Order: sequence, then C-alpha cells, then structure tokens
Amino acid sequence: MLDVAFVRENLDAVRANNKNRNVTADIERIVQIDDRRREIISRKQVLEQKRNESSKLVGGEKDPAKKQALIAQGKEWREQIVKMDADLDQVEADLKAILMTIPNMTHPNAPVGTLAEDNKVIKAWGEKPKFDFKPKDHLAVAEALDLIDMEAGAKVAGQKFYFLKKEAVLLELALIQYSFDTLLRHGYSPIITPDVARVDVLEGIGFMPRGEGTQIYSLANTDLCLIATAEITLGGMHRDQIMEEAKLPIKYVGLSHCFRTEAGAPGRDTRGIYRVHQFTKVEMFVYCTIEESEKLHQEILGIEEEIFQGLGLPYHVIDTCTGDLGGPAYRKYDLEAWMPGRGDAGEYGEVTSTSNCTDFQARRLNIRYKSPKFKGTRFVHTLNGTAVAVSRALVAILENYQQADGSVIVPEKLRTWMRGQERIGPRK
RNA sequence: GGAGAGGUGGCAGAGUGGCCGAAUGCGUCGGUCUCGAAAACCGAUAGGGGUGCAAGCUCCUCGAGGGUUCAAAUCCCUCCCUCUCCGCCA
Repeated sequence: MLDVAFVRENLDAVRANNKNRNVTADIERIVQIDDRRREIISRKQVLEQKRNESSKLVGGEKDPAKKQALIAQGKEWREQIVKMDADLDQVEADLKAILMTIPNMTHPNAPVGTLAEDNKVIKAWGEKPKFDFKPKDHLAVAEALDLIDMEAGAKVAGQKFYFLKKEAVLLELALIQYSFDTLLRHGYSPIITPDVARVDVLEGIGFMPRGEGTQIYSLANTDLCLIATAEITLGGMHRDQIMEEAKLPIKYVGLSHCFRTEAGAPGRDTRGIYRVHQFTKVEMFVYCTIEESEKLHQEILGIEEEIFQGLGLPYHVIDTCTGDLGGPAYRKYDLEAWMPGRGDAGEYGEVTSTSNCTDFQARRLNIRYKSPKFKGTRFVHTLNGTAVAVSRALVAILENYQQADGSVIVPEKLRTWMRGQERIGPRK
C-alpha cells in the first residue's frame, strides 16, 4: 500500500506508474476522499475536546442542577461524535479500498512494458547441455526412474498433486540442505515457518486470498489460509513492531510448503511438476533500512545465482517489466533455468524470483524502525527471494542431467546430502 | 478439548469509573561529580493522527473489536493470545 500523502503529492507520477503497470485505479478520488477524511477528523476533534473538558467538570460539580446540565450537554456531544465516527469509518474504508488497488512505485531502471517480450534478459550463465539423443522432459525422466508418481497424487489429493519417491525425496532434502548451507554462510538466520497464515497477514504481504480466482487455499471455518510462499509468514513475523536501526538488516532463510490453487492457469504447464498445487520452498526474506534495500536486492540475486551455479544449471536473469511486477514489487528479478525437455527444443523456465518491495508491505503490516538519526519512525523495506523452489529445481536437474541410458547424474554439490550418490539409475 | 489465571510503556510491575498516557523499579540517553571510570545525584525516555511556517495546541491508542457511561486501562460482550492443571496425541 502506498502512503496517501505520497499519492496526493505525486498524482502525476502515480498515474503514470499505474499506466506502466497496466493497472487502472481511481486516484483522483483519493484526494477528494482524503480531504473529506481530514475534515471529519478536525471537526470530530473539536467535539471530543469539548466533551473531555466538560467530563472533567462533572465530577467536581456540587450543584445538582448544573451537574445535570453538564451531563445532558455531554450526552449531546457524544451522539454527534458517534455519527461522525460512522462517517469516518466509511470514508476510511473507501480510501483503503482504492489504495489497495494501487501497486507500488517502480524502480526507474525497470523495463517499461506489459508484454512478456518486454522483460529484459540482463545476464546469462552456463552452457546448455548437448545431447546426442532427444532429451526427455522431466516427467518422462522421472517416471522411467520411478521418482515421481502423479497418478497416486491425483488419486489421493487431486490433479497437480504428486508423490516424490526414492532419490527424488533425497534430492528434495539435499536441495534444502544445500540451500540452507549456502544461506547460512551468507549470515542468514534459519527459520521454519507455519504453512498457514491469517487472512490479514496474506493481505499485508499483498496477496488477495478472497474473491474469484484467488491463488490461495482457505481453510474452512477459520480465518486461515495455506501459504503460497514463506514470504507471507516471514513477512508477517514482525508485524506491528518497531525495530532498532542498529539491528537491521534482519535476514532470514525460511523453509515452508507452498500451496497454490493455480486458478487462472488452466491448461498451462499441465505436465509434470513444473506447476503444482503444493511444493517445498526455501525462501530468503530481509527487513532493512530504506538506504540498504537496493544493495540487498543485488545480494539476494547474487545468492540465487550462486545456488544455481553451484548446481551447474544454466540460467539467465530477467529484469521484470513493469506490467509483470505484481502489486508489491518495486523491482523484480527472475532466474530462469534452462529446461531442455520443455517445448520442442528446450525453453527457459522460471526457477526463482526476487523482489524489492520497499515499504509497500511494511506499511500494511506496520513494521517500522527508529534511529537516533531521525525523528519518529520509518517503515522498513522488505525483500524476498527464492533460494530453491524444490519442484522447479527438480525439473531443471532431471532435464539437464539426464543421460542417454535414462539415468540422471546427481549435481556434485548435492552428493554430500545424498550419501555420496553420483548417479540415479539406470533402472534395470 | 475441559477447569482456572492472565494480557498495561524497551523490560518488570502497580493501577477496579473521573485528578491515569499511566506510580514504582530496572534498562537506555543526557548532565553533575571524577584525571578517567564506577557509585551517587539531577533530568529525559511510547507510537500514530489532525492543525500550524514554527513554537505549540489537540485527538486517538493500556491484546483486538463492539457495548454501557457525561466520563473506561478500570464495568459488560465477542474474538485473539499467554500461563497452570487435567485429558488426548506426533
């Protein structure tokens, strides 16, 4: 959420930003509503002041007639205040409703555009593997090795759920260990979060758990949702807190399961575990000062690259265009790994994503910091980034490391957590 | 899940209808003292909002939301959370 005062003072910039992001919001009304809001507040305060003053007199008043008069007067003020409260509630709800539709401002260097082609490839790393056979997609590889059972997943939980089996399980555990190991070396503090969160936390982070086409599963008869990413829980962790600047940045590496309804993506990526309803993810989350967020965004991107370089998976980095940023992000980079089994001759597929959300999430979640350097408090900046989304990493590993005989080489860095195993299969 | 207790400032902890945004202690910061430090003493020490050039004035906030009242940290209701005991359980 943006600050109302900021919107008022930067109407043109906000309008232009909305356009770039392909969002329509009635920002003109914000000024009107906010004027009205301030007016009500001012008038209400005058009454409250009078009421407070006369209330103080009641106790000391000995003359019963005068006392009754004071009480009657107070009663009248209260009634007026109650009416104004109702008006104010309405106005504030209206204001919030509009503000919730406005996305974050955008980094000046983020590519402007609303089409997939407007995303900018800013870097590529690694050699795409050369095969002297037609590479299979990850599911074909996995099924030949008895690593993934989609059918059983569908039977038990529905389409796009799956069972991991045998070395696929060990690979998941190894990927978790490997990514935690990497992040610990970078000073990130390890966390395992709940897999559910309250609706208002989801909203604070910028998800829309209610309404048609939501990505979010809700739990019946509760105000809880299954989380779509640990960003939600890691960001909610410190809500309504005021931090000391000296204690920032706070860097977490969190593990959770992620649940997504994938509404609105029917028929996309239907095969295998590229797009599924549940997966395990290791997520980075950082709270920091205003000054540090850009630097830390680069750090997170660097760590994501380090992880995929360590896995020996070719990738490129995308500077996401304005139309694809999503509400909270000020800037977003995606890592797309090469997936030789995708499409006709291989395609890049998103494996990680890192966003600098500046103060957009912190404002809604009310997470601030203070410092001797300035008066009052400021909202922290929050950043998030994927260390490893296990399902997608598995896709990339299975496809890039597949061999002519159907076996799959285990990336060297993972072997420590695979009891030294170098190769999966071939099965007899 | 059952029974009970409780949620107050950075922390501990008073406060059961008005003089309470809140005693006291600890902590932190500033000062006095000292060659310096400790101790002691003095002082300061929540956040948000409205208004104003500013100084200031003022409003709101004692887990959250409602209610009663001229007036609520204090009384009532709902919810959330914590603790103790019991039950169940990985």
